[in-house]
Amino acid sequence: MAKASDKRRTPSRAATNKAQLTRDDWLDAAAGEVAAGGFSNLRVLTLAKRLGVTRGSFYWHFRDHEDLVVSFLDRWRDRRFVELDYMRPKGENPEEELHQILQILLTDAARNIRRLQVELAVRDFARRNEHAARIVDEVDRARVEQNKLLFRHLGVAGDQVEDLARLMYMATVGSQVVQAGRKGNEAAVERIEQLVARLALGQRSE
Amino acid sequence: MAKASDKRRTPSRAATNKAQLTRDDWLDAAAGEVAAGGFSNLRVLTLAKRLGVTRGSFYWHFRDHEDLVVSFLDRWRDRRFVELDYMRPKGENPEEELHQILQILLTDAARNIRRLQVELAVRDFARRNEHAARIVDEVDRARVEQNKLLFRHLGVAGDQVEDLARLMYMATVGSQVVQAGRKGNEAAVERIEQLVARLALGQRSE
DNA sequence: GGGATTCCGTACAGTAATGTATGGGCGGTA
DNA sequence: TACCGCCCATACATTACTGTACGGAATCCC
Repeated sequence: MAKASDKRRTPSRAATNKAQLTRDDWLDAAAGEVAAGGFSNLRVLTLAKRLGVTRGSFYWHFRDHEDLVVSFLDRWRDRRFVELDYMRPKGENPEEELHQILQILLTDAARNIRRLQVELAVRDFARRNEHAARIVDEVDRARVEQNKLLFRHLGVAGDQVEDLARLMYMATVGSQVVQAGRKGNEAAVERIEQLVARLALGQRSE
Repeated sequence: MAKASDKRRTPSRAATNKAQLTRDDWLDAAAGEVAAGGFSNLRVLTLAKRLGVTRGSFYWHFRDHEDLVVSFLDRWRDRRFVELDYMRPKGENPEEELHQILQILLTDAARNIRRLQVELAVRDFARRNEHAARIVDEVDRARVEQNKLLFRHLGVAGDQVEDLARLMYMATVGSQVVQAGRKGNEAAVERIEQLVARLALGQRSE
């Protein structure tokens, strides 16, 4: 039991013995709110309650609400790029790499609900925010380029690479959008993946 | 010039000689707000200003804010269904019908920005609203069924119809999501359309 | 032409969210 | 140990939005 004189400590944070909050802590909490209700649901008071502090802490770590949003978007973009770099196709086993990419983009999205929800929220926010729009555009382009590289490794005819990569990316994004929140269509997603794989492997130049 | 004694008329609506507002007028105005900023941007005062009235009018036509949202979603679903019924494939010229569907879903979406923005907003809202989720699900299923019917008319092998229809629908949705707000990729969309057409026509059973 | 109904304006209360000013505890540091 | 900077609490002012109560003008209906 704590001593009675403990009331000299900051009372509201008595339960959480976590030392001090960092900027990333706030951004992590923001991810939860964004995933749940989009950027319009990103309120300072809610984050503060979740973190067990008051808004005074927020306005020390961030200049204002917009600062939080911009930082969140920038961090999201950076993470998507290191994620792309991590699974950059090396061309040693292209069929397996295609399977892995489709697995991550489709099947895995069903389990990584949080990540999917955040991406959809960022995408939606990009329709009315210039900064978000530029970031989403960068990520989209990079992903399509990655797909093109993969298809080149697979031996797809040169004039088909661009179209095929875009088609596959659009299909994966569309699948994420449509599937978001639904349940029980993992089997359908699996079949879509196999169809895309057959389509890609059937479009080789040789 | 109007007589000076005209000030006895309701002054705020002096400019607009439009008689009286109907429920659909409010829903039309709501579509603009939803397209611009999503459902979180759907505020009563903004609609009233746009329509040149006060909020008193709104609370006569609608019970509350939720009533507006539900009515908006229901009307959206109804319109999507009559739209589907209008361009239901008859099977007389399936190739042309495929072209038309892809044209409407892809190319035409670039011009019908308003309709596209509303659909994306409804889709985003469906992630946190049960009613919207059910409506979007109904529309998605109906559209995939329509695609299946078209592919059957095209002579696609029976076990490929489901997968192909879903792939095409996901690709169109994904294209709308990615393309929303961008400009200058009509050419890319056109090539995607041709690729889907080739893919579909190449998967016939015969 | 008088009452009832329709449609909208006005005024009020209440809530929620942001931003700012200010102070205070706590740890590092000379 | 006394000071200073980091981190957070508190209090206040402001704005935006919702919902409701009430009244009033216009029109319909007999």
